[in-house]
Amino acid sequence: MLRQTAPGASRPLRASDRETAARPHDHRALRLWLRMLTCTQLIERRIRNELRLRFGTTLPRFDLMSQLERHPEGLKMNELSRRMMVSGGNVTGITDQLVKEGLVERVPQPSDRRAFRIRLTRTGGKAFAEMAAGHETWIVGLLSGLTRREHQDLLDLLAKVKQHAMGTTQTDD
Amino acid sequence: MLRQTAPGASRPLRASDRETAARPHDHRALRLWLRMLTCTQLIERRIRNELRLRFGTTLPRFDLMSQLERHPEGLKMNELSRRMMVSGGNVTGITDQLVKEGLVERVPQPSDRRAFRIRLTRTGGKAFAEMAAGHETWIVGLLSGLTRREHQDLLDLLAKVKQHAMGTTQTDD
DNA sequence: CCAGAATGCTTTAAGCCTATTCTATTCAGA
DNA sequence: TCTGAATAGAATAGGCTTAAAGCATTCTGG
Repeated sequence: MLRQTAPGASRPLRASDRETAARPHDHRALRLWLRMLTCTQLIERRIRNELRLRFGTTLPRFDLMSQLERHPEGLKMNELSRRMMVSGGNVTGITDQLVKEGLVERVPQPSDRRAFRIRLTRTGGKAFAEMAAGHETWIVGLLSGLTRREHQDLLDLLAKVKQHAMGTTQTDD
Repeated sequence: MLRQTAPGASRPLRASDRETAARPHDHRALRLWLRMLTCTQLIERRIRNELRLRFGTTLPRFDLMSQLERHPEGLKMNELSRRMMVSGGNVTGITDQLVKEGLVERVPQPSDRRAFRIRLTRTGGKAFAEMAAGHETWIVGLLSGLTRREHQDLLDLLAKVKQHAMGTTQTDD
């Protein structure tokens, strides 16, 4: 099922992406946003490709398992939804798949019969450990164009972006 | 059809997002990536919501029209695909919709009967101008937590990320 | 106790997106 | 000229995602 070379992975990315069309008089913020989007998509695309080619999985599946790995006691559906920043219905679908594949289990909650905890199975834990190693390697490689100092600066600047965006998102409607 | 408040827009975003679970020993690059992803999703979600609520459209539709607005002579399908960083089949679908709505037109190319140019119609141009104004306002607002100096620093750092990620994406398979 | 509100999760319908395959056309070389 | 490769775009199948609506359970205040 796995192919050695993926069209998306090897297609050269030239200088005419979304951002390139930005004109000199475009507002600085707009250019910044386009660049953020391009960077994220570039990295995300690569991760999706690798996960698919090497492990036959997808980013959302990996993301869900990643959350569970950090919480061995399990997480409720709505907690997963919030942490993954996706809708509840979406989590239901992804969880269904992982349960079917035996990577994850729904544990009933006697205290609240509407809810249950989602947990990695032993099989799921092992599978995730393998994938996580690859994942981190890819990320480190993709971001290795920056020095340690620049990593920190970028982290700090994005912290400000995040804080401000979170603030305005909930209040300003 | 438009509701005054969207569930997604008003749902408070608390401190337990994807990134929060990152542990101290997680690699710096990994934390940086998670934060990039969170920031982008935060802003993108807001833009999608606004486009839907105020203009009844979607981000990909807006994105396609935005490319055309910058190229009044029109763009071929594969050019749109490359600039938007999405697959060709995807562009076909979005273009079909916009054509049906009269916002965009396919102009045959006598020189190559396989291809044509996609152009904004007059109606499309007017519609886009309205949306673009709102779009820029939202972006400027969302990024207004940073000073002009910080905007520039962030832009520079992301330029390095972009360049490095583009480089490795095509070679390292 | 009990009715109505709130909560946890699922379902549904519709749109986005990709990889892959297909068709029509153009190009390149014998 | 003619044939095979390359290119432009469309069609298809499958997965992700959302908003909205639905179902069951729990909570709350009278």
